[in-house]
Amino acid sequence: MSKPLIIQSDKTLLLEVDNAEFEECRAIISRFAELEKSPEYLHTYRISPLSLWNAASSAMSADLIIEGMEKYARYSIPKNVVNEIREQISRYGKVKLVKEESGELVIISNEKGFLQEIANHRAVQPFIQERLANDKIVVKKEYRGHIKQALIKIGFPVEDLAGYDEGNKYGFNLRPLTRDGKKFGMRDYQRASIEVFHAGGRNEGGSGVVVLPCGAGKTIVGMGVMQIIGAETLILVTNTLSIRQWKNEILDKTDIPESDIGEYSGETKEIKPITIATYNILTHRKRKGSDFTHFHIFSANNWGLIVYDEVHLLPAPVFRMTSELQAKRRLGLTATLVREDGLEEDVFSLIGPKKYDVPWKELESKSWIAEAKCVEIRVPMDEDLRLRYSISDDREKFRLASENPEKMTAIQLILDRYKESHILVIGQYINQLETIAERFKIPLITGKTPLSERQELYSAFRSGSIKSLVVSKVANFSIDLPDANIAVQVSGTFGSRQEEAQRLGRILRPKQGNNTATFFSLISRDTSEERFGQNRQLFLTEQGYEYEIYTLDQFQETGLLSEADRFPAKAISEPVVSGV
DNA sequence: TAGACAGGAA
DNA sequence: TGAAATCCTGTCTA
Repeated sequence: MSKPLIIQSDKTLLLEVDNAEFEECRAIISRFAELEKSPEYLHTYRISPLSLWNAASSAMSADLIIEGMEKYARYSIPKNVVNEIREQISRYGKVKLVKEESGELVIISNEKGFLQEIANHRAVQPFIQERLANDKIVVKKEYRGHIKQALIKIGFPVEDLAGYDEGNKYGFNLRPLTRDGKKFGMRDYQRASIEVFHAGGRNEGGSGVVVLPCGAGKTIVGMGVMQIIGAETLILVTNTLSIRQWKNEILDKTDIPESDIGEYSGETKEIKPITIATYNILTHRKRKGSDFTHFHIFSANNWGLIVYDEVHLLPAPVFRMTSELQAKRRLGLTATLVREDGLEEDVFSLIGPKKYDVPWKELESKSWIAEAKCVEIRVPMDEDLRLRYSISDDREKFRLASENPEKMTAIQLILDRYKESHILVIGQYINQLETIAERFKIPLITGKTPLSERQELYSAFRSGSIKSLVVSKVANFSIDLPDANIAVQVSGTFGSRQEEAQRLGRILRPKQGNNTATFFSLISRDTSEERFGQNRQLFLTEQGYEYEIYTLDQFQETGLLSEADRFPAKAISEPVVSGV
């Protein structure tokens, strides 16, 4: 068998899927390269300066990377790629931002040439106070964030060792038992990520991003870091349900009294030693263009730590605020570093570099999260629809493809074959979902469904008296959405991988007994939807899932269907972790 | 003073 | 590229 990896001089890596060494090879290269395309046979990864710096900061050396590539490479590695890897990895840590005893903020480096280049670069000059002799550049203190952003843009990933404010002390302990008496212990990877984040002590351990899949217990990592730092903490989350969830988790697993946890949202505005706020409220202004109404939350307490939950969803204004907060310790939590709009550089420079990640498959093998299989079904369009499709503009095309009535056939097939399972049908268009709900007599939940009715349906689904539910985008955010072992996505948005992550996360919570979940996505054949399907596939493949593609006919015949017995509805039980 | 709802934002 | 959902604020009602 030949080797699975082809390394090209344009810094792309081609990885052969049908190769015995595929899995091991992917486990290594996914740590320093970004997955770019993932069709059936050949996956494309790209090495970028940023992907290399992230690798460097999560303790990968150039030797390790090159050894890893050599082990799986079919042909010899192009010289320029080796050079690029050595060059970029060595750059990380070569330029440092430190605080002098006098309190001045300076850029230092052993490489005189680097300093020369930096000092002469126009992008950096506005932030420079003065150039002292040859070996340091004094930076204006208030621009600590800006200078880091500017430096990364010109290719110098500066290591920030200027230290942090300690903040007001706030100590607490993690409980050995949760409130309902279950034993609570931290898992290896959770403990490891906390240690890595904190490593280095006063000046070093204090900012960075921990990458963990949904359901792997990111809140627990957050609490662990809070405990080890022992200071008043501001936690920023995406929505109000997350606020409640963080609060519950903290009450459940620490001895922090409820009176010390504040919620800062539209409803309640409390500032306590531990305060949880939404991104939304931070970005709120009275009028367009006026000041941010709630910016004072950052100075309301002397915070010693700021936790950014779902850091890949940070709105741009929060980045701007964060650039002013470089003296605060910062922990970013996310399931994926990918951002569609190229702000990943800002995550690196303003929140911090990637400190720790665990491949999903590794968690899966230890049953921390459910084993999941992804199946894409290509549904044909009838002639009439095909004709309408061909004469529509791009916008309408996508909509027509999404709402292809033939998808009903596939849904019918899945419902019939997996009738013993808990099935969620997820879609983007309310009309389409209404049709499905009516046709198959399945209850429907949308944004308009009153909370009480939602909860009733959820609990009926959980208890098993309802086997299937149709849900709209609420599924992306609603935290009390019950587990299912089958999810069927009938239509999706324009290829956002984040959304994919959320949706899959819904069914990925570990279940006792049968620890398997299947995620179907229905795509109209030979349409623009396929392209978006590929994009969504990218994220899943990046995390190591198998992605199988069938036409509707093939699917009808495949052995997949005989597995119906593998999904007994009763086997669903409480998730082992209640992470986000 | 709580809750319901409309309207705007991103 | 578009549609749907959320969050926040302000106003009205009881």
